[in-house]
Parts: sequence; C-alpha cells; structure tokens
Amino acid sequence: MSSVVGIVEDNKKIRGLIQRYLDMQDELSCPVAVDSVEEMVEYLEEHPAPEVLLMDIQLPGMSGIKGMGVIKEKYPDIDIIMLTVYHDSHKIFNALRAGASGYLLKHTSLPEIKESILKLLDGGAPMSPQIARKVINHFQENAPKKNTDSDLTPREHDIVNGLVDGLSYKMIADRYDISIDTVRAHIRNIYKKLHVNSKAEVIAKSLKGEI
Amino acid sequence: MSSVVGIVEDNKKIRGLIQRYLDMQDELSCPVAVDSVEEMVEYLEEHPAPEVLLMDIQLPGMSGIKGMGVIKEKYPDIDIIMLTVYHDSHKIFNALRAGASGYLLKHTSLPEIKESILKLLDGGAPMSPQIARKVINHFQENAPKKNTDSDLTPREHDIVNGLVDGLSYKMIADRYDISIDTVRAHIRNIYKKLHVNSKAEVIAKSLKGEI
DNA sequence: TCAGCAATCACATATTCATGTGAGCAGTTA
DNA sequence: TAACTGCTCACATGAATATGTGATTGCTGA
Repeated sequence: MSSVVGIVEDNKKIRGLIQRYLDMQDELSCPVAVDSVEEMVEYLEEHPAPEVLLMDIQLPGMSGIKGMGVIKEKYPDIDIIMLTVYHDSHKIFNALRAGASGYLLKHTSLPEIKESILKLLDGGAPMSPQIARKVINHFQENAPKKNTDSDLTPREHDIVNGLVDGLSYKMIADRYDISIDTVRAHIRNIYKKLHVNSKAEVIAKSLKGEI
Repeated sequence: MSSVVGIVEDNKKIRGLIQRYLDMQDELSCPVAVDSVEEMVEYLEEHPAPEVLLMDIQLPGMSGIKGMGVIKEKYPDIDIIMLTVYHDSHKIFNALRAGASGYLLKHTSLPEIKESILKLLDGGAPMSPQIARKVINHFQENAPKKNTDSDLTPREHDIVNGLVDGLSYKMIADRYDISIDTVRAHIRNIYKKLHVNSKAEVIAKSLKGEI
C-alpha cells in the first residue's frame, strides 16, 4: 500500500524532479504536482486527498503559509511539509503555527525528502537540522526567569518529581529504594519549606515552575 | 580529529554500552561516563570539557534538567543531548528551556545516537521523531487559541479549579457552598471523563492545558 | 569539637481520598 | 411523556495522606 503525496511548487524543474523521484518509490505515489495553492484546492475538490503535501512558501498567487491555512481548514487530516529556501525564524514559526507538520530546506536531497515523508507518516516531524536548531533556540530565548531556587535538597527534588509523576508514597519509596517513612519525612520537610500542606499544592507549584 | 563525548547515566549497563560503542567510532571518543551530575561536575573541574554530553533525566541526586543548568552555566559551550525515557511535554520543554541541544528517547539505537551527535556537531538539533512532533505541536496549540473543549460541565470545571488551587474536598465544598459528598460525586465524574484516578493527575492535566 | 543539616527509619493517629451504591430534582430533548 | 443530563446529597469502607514525636548516622562549617 503506497501513500499518496502531492506537491505545490512553482519551479517546474524542481517540481518535476521531485514528482518523478517520489512516484518511482515503492512506498509512495505522487499523482499531483501543481504550481499554486489555487490549483491544489481545485484538485482536492475532485479527487481523494493525498496524505501528505510538499509545499513551497513563495508561490504565485496565494502564499504557501496562507494556503496551508486554507487547505488545513477543509482537509485537516492532510499533513503538510514546507519545502522552501527560507530559513528566517519568522517564516518558520509562522508556518509551524499555521499547521505545518514539517519544514525542510530546499537543498534537501531527494532521498532525504523521501525519508522525511516516511518519517512523517510514522508520526514524526521532519525538520532540516538548521530548522530544528532554530526551533529549539526559540524555547531558550523565551525561557521564563529561572528564579525561585527553592532551597530544596537534591533528595527533596527527587521526592517532588515522584509526586509530580503521580506516584504514591509507597511507589516513591520503591523508586528510590528507601523506606516509606523516609518519604514521609522528606515530604514533611518539603511542605515546611514551600509553606504548603498537601501533595496537590506541591504538584501545582512544581508544574507552574515555582520550584 | 575526533570529538569528545561524555555520558551521565545511572544505568551501568546502558552507560557502558554507549560508551564502548561511541569510543570505538573514528569520529568520536568517549573518555568519561559517570552516573550522576555531581560526578560529572567533579570531572569537569579537572579535565578539559567534552564537546557533547549525553544526559539522562532521572538520576540519583541532582536531576538531569537541573544538572544541565548547572553545567551550562559554567561551561556554556558544552552541547547537551537529553537521553531519556520521558516523553511528556513538560519534561521535554523544561529540558529544552534549560538549554538542551537535543532530545532523544532511550530506545534510540547506538548508530542513531552516533548520527545524532554528529548532526549536533554539524549545527543541527537531534530529536526523536515523537519529540519533534510534540515540539511542533506546541506552536500550533499556542497559536489558534486553546479550544480544548473537554466535555467537563461548568460545575466540574469549578471543582477542577479548586483542586488546582490545592484545596481539599472540604474547602471546595465550602467555596461553592455545596456538600462534601457532592464534591466527591463531581470528582468521581471528572475522573471518569479524564480517565484518571487521583487529584495529582487532574492537576497535572489542567496545568498542562489538557482540560 | 560541637552545632547543624541531610538523609534515613519508626510508631502513632486523625484526616482526607478513592470508590461503590443509591437517590431526588430541574431542565432539555427526542 | 420518557429519556438524558447536570447537579445535588447520603452512607460506607479501605487505602493513602498529613502530622507529631523521636532517633541514628555522616558530613560540614564555625
């Protein structure tokens, strides 16, 4: 059973190259390759939807990012991989926010494109390495102040993690190979330090990043 | 010229396996594999720093996430890849926020680990496919308003809020001026709908935005 | 060297939770 | 009207939690 892929790309040469390559793979077929979002929308109205679309950003008419929104609204099950030369953060994040399931740069080789599609069908999220790096950096820039170094000891942190993982005292005792009474003792100390008096409050504080 | 990799992992077997495998690669060497952040910190004080660290999250003593902060502060040039069994969003995002340059799940094969390290050294950001997917989903969730219409009734939402605030059943009953038995009844229904069976899990889900 | 803290364990008790079973009432919809 | 759903309350029981008191060991800094 081969998976169906569609292409939206205005460069005729690239488009043809990718289509022929993918269509010749056992696992894939690529019956449709058009050069604008508008054409793809027309196609979708008269044919069964592909599982995956490769889409450029810079397109005649509607842009790939806008087009993705349009297509995902009517066909939310289609996974879309952006395939573009743009590597500036703004375009990347807009594409991801608009619903892209992957983001590849155009110098990606044909076999890598194929691998990316297969990875996507398998639940992954293909990204070119440089893109992945930018996405990760995004988290670190927006990192909320890592304040609140509560004076919990390492062991107390272990216990807190156990609580957050939803473990009972007994399960925590087992995880760290200590007595349940010791767990109790640690928890008492944690409550004192955090000025709380229930598991619930500790878990809430921890998940809110206040520990 | 081979790149130097260090390992922090408390499972002796896994640690030894990875170390031997990496050390045998032409492109890499792995002179240090310890089972806690504390030991790695000691090592770093007396030896030249590795370029890359593989680090577990669940460790004796200081957790991998906290440990990463400590290490990155003194040695910001070390790239750290988390190598762990955890795939819940909070741990992933906390790790990335704390400065992780990659995040692999523990079922990753040795050759894949090697490839990930090389990719990292080449400016990429290695992630297991499931992780990449969650990271991407994060963008999409935070963009188009969280609509998460869980099928909780308004009253049930009240109760959940009470739990998140760390209140006991009795305090929730007082807050909404209903009987404690009613609170119990609501909570039972909430547990059924959310498929959980403890306050802790409800609080976790709620704070993760899954309600 | 002594005080203090982290970590460990023990025993005890009152409270809270999780869960089962059952039921009444109001408002909505089939 | 009958069926559903949301909200309310009650009684009961075993498990888990919160809290008090106390103790030992090992390490650290004044």
